[in-house]
Amino acid sequence: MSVKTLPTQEEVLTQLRVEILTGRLQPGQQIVQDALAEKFGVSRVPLREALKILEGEGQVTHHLHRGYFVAELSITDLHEVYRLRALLEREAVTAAVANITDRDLLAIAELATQVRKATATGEVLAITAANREFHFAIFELSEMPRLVRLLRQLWDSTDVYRSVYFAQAPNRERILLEHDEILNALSARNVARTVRWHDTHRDNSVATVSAVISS
Amino acid sequence: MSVKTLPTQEEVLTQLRVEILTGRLQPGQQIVQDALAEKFGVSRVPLREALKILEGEGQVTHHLHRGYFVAELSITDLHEVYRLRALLEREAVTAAVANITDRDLLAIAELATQVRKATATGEVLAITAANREFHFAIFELSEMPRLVRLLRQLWDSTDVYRSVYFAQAPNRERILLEHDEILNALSARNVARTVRWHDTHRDNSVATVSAVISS
DNA sequence: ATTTCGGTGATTGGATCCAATTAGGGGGCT
DNA sequence: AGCCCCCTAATTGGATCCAATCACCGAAAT
Repeated sequence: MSVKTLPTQEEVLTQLRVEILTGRLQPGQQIVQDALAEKFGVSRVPLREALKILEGEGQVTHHLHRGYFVAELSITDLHEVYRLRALLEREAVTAAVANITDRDLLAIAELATQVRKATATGEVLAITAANREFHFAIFELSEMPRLVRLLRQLWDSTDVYRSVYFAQAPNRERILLEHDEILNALSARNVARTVRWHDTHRDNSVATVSAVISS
Repeated sequence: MSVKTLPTQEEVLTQLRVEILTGRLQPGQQIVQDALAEKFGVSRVPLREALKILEGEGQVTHHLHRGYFVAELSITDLHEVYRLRALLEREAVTAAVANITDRDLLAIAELATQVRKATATGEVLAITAANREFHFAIFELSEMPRLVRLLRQLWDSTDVYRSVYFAQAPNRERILLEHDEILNALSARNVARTVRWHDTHRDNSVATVSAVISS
């Protein structure tokens, strides 16, 4: 019976992401390694390695002999991220439509219903997770792993702020409709329409988020 | 007299990059941490953190309990990287032209002559470094730091193979001419022409490199 | 009163040490 | 003879420990 080999390393990383995502570690705040390590029940070594990863993703910044700080996202940063996402996601989606099979369509439809279920519960964290899986299932179809990797980084860097988007009920409703539209466009193998709905999907998101950041 | 505090951490990272770039660590090869750490005269801790960074950049891969391996780049990987570069560099260059000042033009012209000088010496490592500075000076003008970061990652991941490009004398000649053309297009604030020369610059590069990889 | 200097405590960066997992090889069984 | 299993060695992953740096605070001097 496999007791399940647990990669403690990854564990810390995901926990760290949650801390940042939920705002328990707030933007600009210093990350005290000792405290966090104790909180997680691990030593500082795996924590530091996880932080190095997040630094590479731009989620945290590092100052020599001063430590790690949760990155702050300015409004211009946010717009840059979404501009880059627009660029890269168009490419990914275009390639995805070219590759998509009927089986893929079923799988993505299933993920869409997962988002719907999560929305019903109202748990923001579950919604963001499901939403992410839905979109990246599409991106993965591009069969461009590096492109997907870059997109993951961009998504990660704005996760904190995007969660506020899901916190608002009307947005949650609209998302479901937009997902359906995306699914329709995919089924029709219509590149232009798929891209267009992705664009509006993003635009709606960035609008609310930038409003929140400004305040 | 400031003895200058040396960030040992970065030191290891750049050394590692050189090892990979020069092929002393060959693609696919395992990285034995103890050996390298001793070779660098440091402990394994900073080495592991540097490796985590490189992993994030896709320069090395990591297998649990088996360690780090220098990443291998397939021909399809290479084409993906260049496709993404094309996408992102067009964006960067376009923004750069909008922002560029006369002072910037002078600085970039200076960097171009640095490339010329390095080419004269024939030292491949110096050429790649100078070439990189030239191009990223342009990219930086976009004033989109995240975009520049992504481009750095993409450049890093193919550095190993690009150096073979510089090893061939005729390529070195052509590069200088192309740099001049880019400089001209920038001076004229001509977006289309600047983008086009960047494209041909890249296409020439990818052609030779992919030929090398195939063999 | 304000500014500057020095000391002390806290926190990071790096080294050493220990446990856990994997790969490789030799021996035994079928 | 071939295959499988177990045992050992090597290497990684994580914990603990030590040194170096920075921030904070108070005191003294202008």
